[in-house]
Amino acid sequence: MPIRLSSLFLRTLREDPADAEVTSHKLLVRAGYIRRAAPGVYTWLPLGLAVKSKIENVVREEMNAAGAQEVFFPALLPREPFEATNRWTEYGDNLFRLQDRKKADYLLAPTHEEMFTLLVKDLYSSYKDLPVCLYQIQNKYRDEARPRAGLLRGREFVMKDAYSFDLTDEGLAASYQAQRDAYERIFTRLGVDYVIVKADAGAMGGSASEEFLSPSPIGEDTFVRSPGGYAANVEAVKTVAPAALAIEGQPAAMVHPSPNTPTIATLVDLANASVPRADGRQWTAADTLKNVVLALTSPEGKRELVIVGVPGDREVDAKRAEAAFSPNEVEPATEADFEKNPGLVKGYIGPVSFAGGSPKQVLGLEGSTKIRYLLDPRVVNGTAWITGANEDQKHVFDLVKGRDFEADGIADIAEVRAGDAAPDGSGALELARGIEIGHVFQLGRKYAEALDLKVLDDNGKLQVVTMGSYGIGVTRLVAVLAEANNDDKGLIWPEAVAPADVYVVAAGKDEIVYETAEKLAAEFEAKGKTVILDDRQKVSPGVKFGDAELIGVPKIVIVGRGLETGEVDLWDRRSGERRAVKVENAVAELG
RNA sequence: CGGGAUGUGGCGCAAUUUGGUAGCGCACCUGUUUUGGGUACAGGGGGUUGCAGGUUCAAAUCCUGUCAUCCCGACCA
Repeated sequence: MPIRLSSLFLRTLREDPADAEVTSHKLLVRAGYIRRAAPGVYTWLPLGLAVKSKIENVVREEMNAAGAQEVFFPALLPREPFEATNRWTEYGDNLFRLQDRKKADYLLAPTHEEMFTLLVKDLYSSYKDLPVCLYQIQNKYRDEARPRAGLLRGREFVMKDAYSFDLTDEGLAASYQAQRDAYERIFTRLGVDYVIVKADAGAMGGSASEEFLSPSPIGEDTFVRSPGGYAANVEAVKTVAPAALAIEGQPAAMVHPSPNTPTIATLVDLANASVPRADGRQWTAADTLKNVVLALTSPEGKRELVIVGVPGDREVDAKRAEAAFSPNEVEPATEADFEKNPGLVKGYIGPVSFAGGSPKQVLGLEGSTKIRYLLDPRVVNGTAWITGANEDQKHVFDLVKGRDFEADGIADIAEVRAGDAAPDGSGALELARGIEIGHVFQLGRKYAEALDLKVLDDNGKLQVVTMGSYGIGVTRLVAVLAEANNDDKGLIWPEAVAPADVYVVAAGKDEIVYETAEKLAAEFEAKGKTVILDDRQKVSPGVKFGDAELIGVPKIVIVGRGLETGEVDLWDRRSGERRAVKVENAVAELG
């Protein structure tokens, strides 16, 4: 039976909802696909459910084809498994927690690694059972600090999460590749534009991780890509270090007074005005070395300062810093931190002090402050810098790395900029925004160890299983597809996810119009097509056309005045093109 | 958590500055009309103005508190 608009539970809206900002959110609400139930929580109406189901089925088919088996866990979970992996605590405020009548702790699952691991442990105990890959399509719950953009970032959302279990690292790599391949097929079938970027493994541990991002200006993730095909999350970009320079022949380090230089720009101006370079060119911000004091807080709550020297023309990127110092929390040092470390002269911090005649290393575990000192990868041996002299209103010029100062290591946390070189030599990077729609991850043995998932190998010895986890944001894909496929009239779904294959509009008041539309709908269905039929009798054609465009089924058939010559119009929603065909040919013509 | 904005029938908004007992459009109901681009006309139902206090003869409007939502940032396998 076709979906009849005369009885479909649907009310389209002429105006944008006031609480919606992004296009996909506005259109999905206006066209009657979803309704807001609570912040970041949405009700699915019949049309929305149809689209969501289509996506789920594509995902399901490709998962099954890749050899994964579907299961279904509860969303309501007990506390214990999450206690074993410490995530009851680690997840913090993002976890929805609740208690039963006996005051026992429960949670609404934000993800299911623990449960899958325990399930395999529950049933399997031999290497002969492996590899195995399980998945589910299920609601997830995360109490986001700020849900936004409708379905794009909800507090309840549907995710396909899959988990692979292997005995060996090679097995894991194969399982990972199989899932990655399946993802490419899924997104291609759905008609989603995507790029695969290297991701930082972060707190999840493990060795390999890639994200599937759908490029979009409203995306929350920044990534970089090069003409040669390199793509990575900003967090994962490795800076290309230049070759070391010769130390011999460099000018000697000299301390100069530098009053009234609160910013890098004022410092550069002063340098050009008072200290000409030996090679004749002008000083630039890239010649300065900015020493940024950061405070790291470990998961146990221990606070430690670290100083990172970065070229003065770049800021520290907070996300890269978080990734580099994970699992520590990173924040700029506070006034209190400076008070506790009088050796740091704010605004004039540098690796070396010249006070008292002979130069003396200040920063670093070997320096007088004993504060760990790390350098940007660009600060290689032989490079010369203007940097703080550890005295008020004094900077030192031509301080050469490898000659005048050393550091404890490298910290690659400076911002990545458009034009920077790709790590693999594939050209200059450009920055772009994307929406994360999938993530594949070699977890390794972290969860298996925490939850004691072991199997006997062929020598009868217990081995810890190695795991991968693979996620696709199903409901987020609905929003991504809506965001990428619309015009000022409404949605334009790709065929694979449209709520129906064909949308038949009965435009007219004569009985023959409705009879013919019904007949056509039946013929489409006999061919295996799903049909939405606008059979509303007292609604004017303009309203029907408007709703057809808003709802966005790509193939529309108009049954109306053309009947006088035995014709109906085939209307391509995407191109806007209409073409008259004989009624009896309509089904065949639409393919 | 920091910054900003907003809470008035189902939806979008006005009335708040200058207190006088709530209005418009859409949607909904009835009738007539219209049927290839959101027809026209007439009639109608629906709101303790987020909540709680306070000021006042009188509060959507002024004061205090509180809650909620949205946006930006922080945060976020």
